Amino acid sequence: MPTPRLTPQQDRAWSLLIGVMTWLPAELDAHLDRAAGLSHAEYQVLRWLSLSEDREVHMTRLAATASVTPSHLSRIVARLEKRELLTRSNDPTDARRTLARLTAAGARVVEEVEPGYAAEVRRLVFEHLDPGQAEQLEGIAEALLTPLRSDCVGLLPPRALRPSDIS
Amino acid sequence: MPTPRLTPQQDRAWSLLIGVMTWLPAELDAHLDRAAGLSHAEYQVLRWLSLSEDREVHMTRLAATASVTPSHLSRIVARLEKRELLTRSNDPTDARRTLARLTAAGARVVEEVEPGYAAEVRRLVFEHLDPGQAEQLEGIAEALLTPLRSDCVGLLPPRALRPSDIS
DNA sequence: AGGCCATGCTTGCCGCGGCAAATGATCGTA
DNA sequence: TACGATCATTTGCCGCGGCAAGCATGGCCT
Repeated sequence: MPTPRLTPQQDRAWSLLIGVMTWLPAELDAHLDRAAGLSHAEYQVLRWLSLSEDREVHMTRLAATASVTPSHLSRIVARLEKRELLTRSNDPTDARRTLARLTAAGARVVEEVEPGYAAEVRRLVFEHLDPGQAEQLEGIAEALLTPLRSDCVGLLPPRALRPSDIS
Repeated sequence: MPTPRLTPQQDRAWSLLIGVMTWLPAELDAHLDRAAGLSHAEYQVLRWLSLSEDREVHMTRLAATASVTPSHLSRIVARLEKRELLTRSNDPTDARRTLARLTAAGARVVEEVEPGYAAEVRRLVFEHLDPGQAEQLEGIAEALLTPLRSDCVGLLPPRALRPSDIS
């Protein structure tokens, strides 16, 4: 058991981070609900589906990329299937798996929602950070998420080469 | 309408941040539930109460510091009152307000839980960051939270002077 | 083949927490 | 003082999502 308490600096950073983790998702949830009647988690599912080969992924992988638990994903997919934004089918190569596939209507919804969503992320996050901080944020988030969920970090697009990597 | 989409770097940073915002609170919730049968929000309420003058604060201010909505706080305080970890009374200076005050039992719970909680925050967050990143995190979190919730940033202990501020 | 554990997904149960309406108190103004 | 606007808090309603149990199916070993 090394240090017993947080340093004042850590304490302050942590308190601020709690605020961000509480209010930032709430804000995006509200935006997406207004824009398309979707929760943030539902939108993440649609978005990752739309980025996948053939717009089709099996549940486990989709859960990892969209940051939801398997049981949560199951309910999300059930809701979205009812709205005909995606369909479920069996994976022919492994009958245990379920494949989720985006429908044309689902793809349309993603296209319609995406610009406003990106604008919202910019307005709430990147407008307030200079380019250096944006890069720091990437490094910090990766450092925190990797030990927390080693499975999902590897599924993201790899870190791009940037000028600062060369020096 | 400036830039239409996120840059690849922003996109990756944002995806990682979503993961952190999803899984980090979940992990602490689970720890606190195991340790004391408390949710993370409930613990924040107790903790900020314990740091307040006379262990007594009115609801609005408590909601701001503990990062919960007023209605959420109302239910949290009702639960904690039932467990006799705090009491509610009327503010004599303004009858609209409710004062929450930590009981001796509540103070004991905070004392018991705090070291393990701090250890958990260190294990999940600060162990994975070098001192520079911890400081960057403070700056980034403050930059994001201030426009989001201008009211609560000011209630935190002020930013400490550090060597890097002098140079 | 048959037994056994691991894997993938779903579901019952239930508590948490958001929104908006309701209640009660205070303040500003005439 | 009387009245309307605002503030502080609570509550009804209801959907979301966690956990753990359930139910296939696949993989492995003998």
